[in-house]
Amino acid sequence: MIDLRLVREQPDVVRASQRARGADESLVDALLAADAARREAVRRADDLRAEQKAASQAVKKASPDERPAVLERAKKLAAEVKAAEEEQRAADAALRAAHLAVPNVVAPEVPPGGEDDAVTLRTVGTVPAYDFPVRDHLEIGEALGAIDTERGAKVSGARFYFLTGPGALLEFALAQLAITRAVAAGFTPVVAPALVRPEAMEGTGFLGAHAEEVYRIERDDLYLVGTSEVALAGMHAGEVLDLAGGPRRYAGWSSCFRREAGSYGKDTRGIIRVHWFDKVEMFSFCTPEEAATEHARLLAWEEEFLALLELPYRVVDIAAGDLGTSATRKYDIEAWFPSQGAYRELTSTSDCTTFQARRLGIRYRDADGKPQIAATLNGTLCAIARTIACLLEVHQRSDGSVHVPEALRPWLGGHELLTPGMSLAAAPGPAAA
RNA sequence: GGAGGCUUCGCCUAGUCCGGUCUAUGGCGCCGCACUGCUAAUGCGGUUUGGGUUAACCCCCAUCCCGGGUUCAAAUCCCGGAGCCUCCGCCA
Repeated sequence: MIDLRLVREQPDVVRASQRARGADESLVDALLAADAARREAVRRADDLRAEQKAASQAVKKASPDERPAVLERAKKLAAEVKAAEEEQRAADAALRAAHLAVPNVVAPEVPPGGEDDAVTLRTVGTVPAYDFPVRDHLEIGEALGAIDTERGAKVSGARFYFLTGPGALLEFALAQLAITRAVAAGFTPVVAPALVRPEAMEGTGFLGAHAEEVYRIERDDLYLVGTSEVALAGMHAGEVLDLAGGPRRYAGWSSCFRREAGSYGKDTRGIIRVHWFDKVEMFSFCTPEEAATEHARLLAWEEEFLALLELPYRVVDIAAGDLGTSATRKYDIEAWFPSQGAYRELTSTSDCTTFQARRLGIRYRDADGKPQIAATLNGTLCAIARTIACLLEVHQRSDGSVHVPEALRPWLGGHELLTPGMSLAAAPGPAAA
């Protein structure tokens, strides 16, 4: 939810933001109208309640003679209050609906345009040249005994997979490296629930435009999260946080589930787009003043991680029309996939300013001790399945083996290469962890 | 899955049986002032969170886990739900 004061005081800013997103500008005026209507309804109900309270007191003090008349008046007022409260409830609901319909205000620096208008901020690393026909990650993974999508489909359906042998080890190696780096950077590591209640899903904005993407367990009224962001944001819902010492940072590990409705036919091969994967997600709570700086830090930590994996990538500044509902600004990191000859999204970091926190009631105390709405930010540290796919492709060799980045070796038995048919036992020598 | 207990304004707590100055008591913490030849003790005052109104102060409304209901009137009575705790059952 955006700040209603901003809508009242600078509606043009919000209208401009809607234009930039390619969203409906009239929603802003609808919101203003709903806001005014609600305030009117509140005033009426408040005034009536005050009158009724006095009348109710009078009942008690009335002499036996006066009592019937006074009681009659109190009853009449009670009925009026009930009607006024009904109207207020309707006005509240209308305002909420209008409020939820408006996405976060786009930061002024965000590039204009839609999906194809992201601006590349920088390209890092060299795209490797291969003097042999490159294989895609599935072909490599199958040869290594690392990925099995056929049996994944047998057991669970399309877009499911098994990670086996070196693939399973890679999963843990990436998770370990990500969590280790996050802890070194001061994050609190968290293992978060993957099933959440509707309020958490709603509060983080995933039941709006993305509702079709979400798995729901109807029988228990729970949702499977598409990212641990949901649980991490919900973790402090309704709390007043102490942010005097700077941002509060969590690195959450969880499985993530996505229905991938509407992506039929896209990335059907391999494990780039799947219904389930595990992910280490960074999440920050901070003051609104710190948010933009924090966003840059999250991006820096993402870049540092890709550097450790020795993956070439580029950083793109997502255009206004392609921003998520909650984001004021978003950077994606796209890594090179040789089999596709293209950069594909590997991580994403969004600055949600106060948009999520307002809905979830996450606050902090300012210098005057007054509660204020906090800002929230999120960023992928490592989406494991897709990262494995990228690693296998980029680091492939002509003989079907795969180079292991040094940073991952401590968790891969010290091996410098993954080779078809290899033993997974630790490599001999001092390199072994 | 079954039975019982609990949830009060930062923390602890009185109040709930038997509805009405509950405008919610007290302690701790915190803030201010006073006093004292030291930032200790003491005394006095303040201290929930939202919303409405306002230039601001004031004032008004709501808020005793949440949502309904009964009533002129609900922290208090009734129904539903959530969370926590204890016990039984089942279980990785």
